[in-house]
Amino acid sequence: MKRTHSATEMNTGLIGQEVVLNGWVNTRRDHGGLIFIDLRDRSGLVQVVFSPEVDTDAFHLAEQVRSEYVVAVCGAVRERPEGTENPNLVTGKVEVYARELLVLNRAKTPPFYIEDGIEVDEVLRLKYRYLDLRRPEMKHNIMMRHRVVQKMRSYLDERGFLEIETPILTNSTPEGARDYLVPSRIHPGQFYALPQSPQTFKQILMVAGMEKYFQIARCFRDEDLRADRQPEFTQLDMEMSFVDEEDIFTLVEQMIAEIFQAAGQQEMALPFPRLTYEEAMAKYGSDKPDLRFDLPIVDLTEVLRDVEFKVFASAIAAGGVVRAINAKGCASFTRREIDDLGRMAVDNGAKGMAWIIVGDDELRSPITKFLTQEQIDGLLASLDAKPGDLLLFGADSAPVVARVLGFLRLELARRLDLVKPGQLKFCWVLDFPLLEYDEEEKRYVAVHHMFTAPRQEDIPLLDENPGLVKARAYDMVLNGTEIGGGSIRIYQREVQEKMFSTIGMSSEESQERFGYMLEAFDYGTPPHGGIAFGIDRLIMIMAERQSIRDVIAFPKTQSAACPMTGAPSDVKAKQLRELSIKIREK
RNA sequence: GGAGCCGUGGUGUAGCGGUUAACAUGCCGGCCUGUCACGCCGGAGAUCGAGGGUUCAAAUCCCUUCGGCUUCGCCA
Repeated sequence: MKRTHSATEMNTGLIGQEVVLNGWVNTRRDHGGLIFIDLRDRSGLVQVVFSPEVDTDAFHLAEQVRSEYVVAVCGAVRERPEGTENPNLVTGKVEVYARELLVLNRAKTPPFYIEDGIEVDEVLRLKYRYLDLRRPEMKHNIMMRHRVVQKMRSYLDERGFLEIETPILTNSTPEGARDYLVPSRIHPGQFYALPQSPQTFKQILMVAGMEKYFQIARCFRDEDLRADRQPEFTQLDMEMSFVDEEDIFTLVEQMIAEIFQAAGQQEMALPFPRLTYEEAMAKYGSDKPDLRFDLPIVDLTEVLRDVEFKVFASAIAAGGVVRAINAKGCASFTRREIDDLGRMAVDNGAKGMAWIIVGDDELRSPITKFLTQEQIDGLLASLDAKPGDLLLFGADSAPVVARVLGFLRLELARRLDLVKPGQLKFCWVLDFPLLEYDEEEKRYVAVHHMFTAPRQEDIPLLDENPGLVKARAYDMVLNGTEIGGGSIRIYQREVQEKMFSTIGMSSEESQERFGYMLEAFDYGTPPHGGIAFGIDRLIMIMAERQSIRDVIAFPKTQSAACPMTGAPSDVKAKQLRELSIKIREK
């Protein structure tokens, strides 16, 4: 009873033909004298009919069959009788009249329904992930993921990229996320680290003359989990020699377009719009702006330069900014709703939130009495305020205002339901600062990473004012999620050493950690750069899911555990001894 | 490390000081030859995440704890 077809191959073209199907019993409908079984395989469903008029043995066996039994069915494909077609099934015009039934395996009743849209405790789904993955929507996600990865491989292969694997057992890196460590048995007391990314290896591959590299790379970061963060995740990692930013943008925009097309989405307009980091922060309050809706943040610092209102005046005097969002048509918000937004603003670091309701012929606001008519006219004009609008203000340092208004912008979009399903809004964010000052560590730290090249003209600034140096880094943002990021790299030893020292790394330490890399740079290193895409996040958006767990076959819970295997778990004392590891009492 | 929400038959929910712990679905049995969320009849199934406390009485109130999800910190 080897299968001859998959379920969804059943169509009117096969009418009259004998077929053998293998699969699972999705549902059984027993009418006493006639039994219907929806047979499911990876492709989908087809209805199988058991009638005593066709075969009594098969019919009686079908009475015994239950959900999720694995069966083989042999029978003829027939057109369904007039009026019994099912338009909800691709195979709804036909059915298979079973002549023979073989139960390949029985099955216990599953703990949840094998169907879409179930609302079950996710732990249960993860514990029985093999059942969860039988559900069409999960199967769809996994299959889409496969198609996307295959497309990435073929696209890059066609353009001369080499797929090269890099070590999983490697060195711990300073900076960045917490490492997952692996104890060395052979070197007691020493540890490997799992890679947070293949960064240094891919650069070394450029020194090695590979010119174009990619890898579907697993990355590991031991940090707290979120809906879009898992301790291990997958990146499409790429690196190229002799390229600049434009080469990379062109290459990956085209790739993204083809990937989305392969997944059945609409064609997209290329090239993607570009924003500088500063623009993104000022206008959208985020370095990963969601461009599916407008709601821009408008700067009013100049309009209100001489304002008397103390809250605004002191913010401006301290070198800060006053900015606002026009919540179009939100004048009808209740006082309670506005206070609610104000509370959220405070939660995000604001000292308060001023507002103006634009009425038909008057303004309602606790602050207008502190403003001159000229200032009011100015801000209304800047915000394009019309009767029915609600204006929300932030006044503080630029970063605080960006954070607060950026949050309010997203919250307003949620409340106003501005995001329509299926929209895809890409953009590049460019000109990130290379370094930022870390108050805790009392030193500069790399915004991207320490191998990112500064803009050539900014190199002198590394000494004078490191905070002003711009990086040759870029992020690709889709619908408010960072899906990829990369940079042109440092490829000269002196610049790299300068970078190390600027972030406070002693030459001893940089020699110890990255001596091999500095040495490699001495042996003819081409200029190079690259980018990496978060495949899980990308697929999550493509599949319109709220969590990357839904596009990973075997994800972890928020406490980084696997309910199916029970990982992580205790190990035998012998294993610990071999590793020279002793578990400390709490 | 912090905050919020959740935990009641297999599953999803209701009940929120005294109930034979309810409903739906699933499951089991019976009937049924055109269903596809098949239908009809009957039945089994939970001591309410765990531990402690308050009370004459706790699923219900309090404390602790475990687990899950969301989120801040964190994630170059």
